[in-house]
Amino acid sequence: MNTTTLSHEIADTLRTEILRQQYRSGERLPSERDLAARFSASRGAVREALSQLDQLGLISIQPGGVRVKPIEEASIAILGPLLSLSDTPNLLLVDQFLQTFAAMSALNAREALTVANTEQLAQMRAMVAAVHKSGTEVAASQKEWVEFMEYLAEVADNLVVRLIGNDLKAQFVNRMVKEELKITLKKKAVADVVQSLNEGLETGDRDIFSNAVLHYFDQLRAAVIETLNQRLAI
Amino acid sequence: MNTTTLSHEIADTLRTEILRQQYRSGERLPSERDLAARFSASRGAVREALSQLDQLGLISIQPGGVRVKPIEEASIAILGPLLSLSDTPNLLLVDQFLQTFAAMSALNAREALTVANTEQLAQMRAMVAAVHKSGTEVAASQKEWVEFMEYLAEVADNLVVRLIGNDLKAQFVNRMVKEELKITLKKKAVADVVQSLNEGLETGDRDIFSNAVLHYFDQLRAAVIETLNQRLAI
DNA sequence: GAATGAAAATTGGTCTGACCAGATTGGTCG
DNA sequence: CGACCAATCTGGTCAGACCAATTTTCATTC
Repeated sequence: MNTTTLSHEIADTLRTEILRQQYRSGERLPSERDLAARFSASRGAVREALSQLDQLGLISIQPGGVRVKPIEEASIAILGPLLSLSDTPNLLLVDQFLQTFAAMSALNAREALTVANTEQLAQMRAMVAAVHKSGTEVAASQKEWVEFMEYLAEVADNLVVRLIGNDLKAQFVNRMVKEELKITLKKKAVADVVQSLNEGLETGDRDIFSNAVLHYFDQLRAAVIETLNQRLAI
Repeated sequence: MNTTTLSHEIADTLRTEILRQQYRSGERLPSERDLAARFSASRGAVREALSQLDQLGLISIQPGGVRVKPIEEASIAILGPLLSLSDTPNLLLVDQFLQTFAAMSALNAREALTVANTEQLAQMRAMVAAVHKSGTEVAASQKEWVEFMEYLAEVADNLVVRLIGNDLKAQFVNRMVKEELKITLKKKAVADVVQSLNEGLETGDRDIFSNAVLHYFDQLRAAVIETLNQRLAI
């Protein structure tokens, strides 16, 4: 997908303006003819751009004019651009992303433990061991944690969660990579998480297993927020 | 939004064909000129339709042809149409929808209990009482449960979860309303859930509170699946 | 001044035909 | 068989035209 087409540029610009609340919900955008003049483009290119925004749930196109819809009706595909509106990421939104990843991962953990066969359980144990060995530096242990979470997703095999996770992750990582954060988790906390994961695996207790995943994300969230806060204090 | 525009009809048709795997991932769709001939439409209308599908993550448009992308890269906006592919809803997908609603609601419950003020806690107690009084027939108690879950969402105020929930709910309800299901939950199970909700509210224990929400959805899922299975057995 | 209805203007919906840039395919040659 | 080139095909975009639906303006009445 070549994102430099004119229609995409127009759509991106209008999306940013809408997310910046330059237009209120219910208000009309400039007409297609005016937008075409503004962007020195054909009406066709503008219409394609508006089709994209319509699919994002940001606008409602009807004869008489294009109207902006309430943000609550938008697709999750606007969350990455929302996070990218400012030079520094919105702390609350970052936290909400991570909370949602946590909930999705906990659901995968719960379901994976429910359906896993003997071989898959053994694989999970091996991955928890690898995660344990990888330490508390997020950058260094990222690979192992990501692999573990992705294996849970694969075993759980929930398409709804997969689509949500893929979409949110792509948007979040795309934005947060620019921050080059150095995150360190507390050694004891990670050890507790790993212990709970192992306990869940041994006892087959889905609550323990999924709560361990939640606690891992609690630690990650706290560390990310703290690091970003230190950035702001500078 | 007038969904009867030609470009939407074309997009809907192509989306269905893609979801039915008439085209494999990586394969090219017919050319815009061929599609225009097939749909007796202008190339402009076809291009608008393809812009919509591109935004859905279903296709990748580039010079040389439009290619189908792997389903895992698609937006959650394809889940409703996926559920609507057959006369009877796919049981697994229905279960996955409900699992995801459960996870989102549990997250809202957890977070709401964390941030709620005195007045909001009192409102939650009143709503749990209303839910208790409304009985075990899902159709009759739906209003109270929905209001309760929406209040949790409002208190938690997680935009990411809100957008996911709104999108999935619209698609799911739009499809399932056609089934006109009669769902009844077990009286004891509902009473247990309500008791746990109250316990969570009194003790401030977020695990108990959110697990109660999960258990409610467990019951709902089991009942929905059972009812749909009885449909299939006929 | 407010309400109503009709006419005019504006807006989206779609078409046709043209041209350009990039990708694909098929043929030829070593 | 592999490399190269030309022809063809495909998407990207444009301008101008016309029709259907909505909004705005204006005139009339109370």
